[in-house]
Amino acid sequence: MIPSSICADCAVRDRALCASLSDEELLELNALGQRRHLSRGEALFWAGDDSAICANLLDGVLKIVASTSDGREQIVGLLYPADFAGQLFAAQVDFTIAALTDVDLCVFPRGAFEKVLQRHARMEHLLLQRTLAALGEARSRMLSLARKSAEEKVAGFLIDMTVRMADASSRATPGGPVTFDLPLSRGQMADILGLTIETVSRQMTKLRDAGVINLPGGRAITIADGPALIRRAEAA
Amino acid sequence: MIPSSICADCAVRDRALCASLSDEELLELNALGQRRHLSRGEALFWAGDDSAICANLLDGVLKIVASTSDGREQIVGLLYPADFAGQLFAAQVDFTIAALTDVDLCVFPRGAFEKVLQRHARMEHLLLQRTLAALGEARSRMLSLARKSAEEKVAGFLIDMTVRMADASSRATPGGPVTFDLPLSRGQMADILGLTIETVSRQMTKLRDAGVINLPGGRAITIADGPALIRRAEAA
DNA sequence: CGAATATTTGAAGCGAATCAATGCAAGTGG
DNA sequence: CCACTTGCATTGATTCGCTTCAAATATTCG
Repeated sequence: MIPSSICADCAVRDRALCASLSDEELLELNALGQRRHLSRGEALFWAGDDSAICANLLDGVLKIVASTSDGREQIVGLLYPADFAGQLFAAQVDFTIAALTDVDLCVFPRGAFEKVLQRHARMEHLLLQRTLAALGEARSRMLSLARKSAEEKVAGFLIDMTVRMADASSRATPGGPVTFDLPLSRGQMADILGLTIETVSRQMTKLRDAGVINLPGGRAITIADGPALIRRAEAA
Repeated sequence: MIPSSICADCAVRDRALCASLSDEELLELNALGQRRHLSRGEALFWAGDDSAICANLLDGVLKIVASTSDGREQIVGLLYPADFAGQLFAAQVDFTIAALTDVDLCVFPRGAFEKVLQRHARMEHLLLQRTLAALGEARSRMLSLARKSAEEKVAGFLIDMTVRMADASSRATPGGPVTFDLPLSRGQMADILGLTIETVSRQMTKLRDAGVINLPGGRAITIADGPALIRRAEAA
């Protein structure tokens, strides 16, 4: 076998939408997919572009960005490895998708991908479930954005990141202090939380001064008092 | 034929998810569905409840509500006739659904509905498309909630309502002054826009004083200067 | 009509944004 | 190796928009 088999060594073969397909069924997608790399900051496509492509995220983190005509921006979603990117069944895309880190993708022509979906109900079902999950998350974030204080937002975000990092490195020390590197800059955190860089920074400082977290330097953070962090994420 | 055929006279037969089914296929759902009425203010279910039922909305308006543990609330979605309500593939529901007006529903047991869905790919496909649309709308609202000023939010909301009312009554006078009754109280508008009642009221007054709208009394509103309203919905 | 509910209006306070430096680490080139 | 740039983060001072608290109308409905 010639290495036309890009799926064979795919890091997300059994977690992405492809997981719903057998090896034989996968051949079809294999022929369609194109590996592609984006450097930090590059966009996969811009809001308003024709909806020509979609993709599975293999590695890295993508942001989904909504913006006003005068340039204000809001990150409305993040995509992690095995997540699906793109807007199906639409002529144009409504949101910009760009790389927060260097990213590897498996890109498909949208039309062709939709046809594959049509023929594989199990894959469409999986996509439905993921879309429903994304909708629930979006709605939860609407509550945060609209009703929570800066402190609650930042604390909640740190908890989310802690959970995600714990999942990844599964260094399970429940309750105990955990240290990891935040994958996002203050500016990106602000874009997600609907705040400004300065406010995020001030809240981080406040949490440090309160002994809830430590900030050893760089992007590193230590959760010194998880329960206290949770309390602050839900404070009235 | 005995009137077991509740679908026969269904107002949303060809706009709801059911539109994807033939008359014969519909018999199955017909046997499953139960008509139900909710009075203004009543809940279909509460966040945290077991996800036991789902429903097609026949008439009226439902709100989807997210809330914090200390009682702050945010309306994260509205449902109109022919829309689908409920959380599939989940043990518990994450959001409260309640009636903004008196509503009529066609209620199904969730499990049974999912089985029907499984057997009818076209229906599942339609649900996927609707879910994708809802996700897009949720993300747009995230931008509004997080980044837009009170004036932009209120103006944008009034435009949305104008479009929706125009669709319904199709009294197409593009650009010309349009009058209709807002179906929502100031409080409900505030819950949707992430503002307080007072701020909504003040913005309405400001728009009236600027000659953009008229407020003849009660819930009535006249859009006196549509273009100006649009400008204010997008102002920097 | 009159009670209850919704809306408008006013005054004061607060939280986050904005404006403005300063600090800090990493890379670049002389 | 050090001066310099560049990008990111922190901190401070101030402003501004929205909320909060408090009445005073309107409106609806029994």
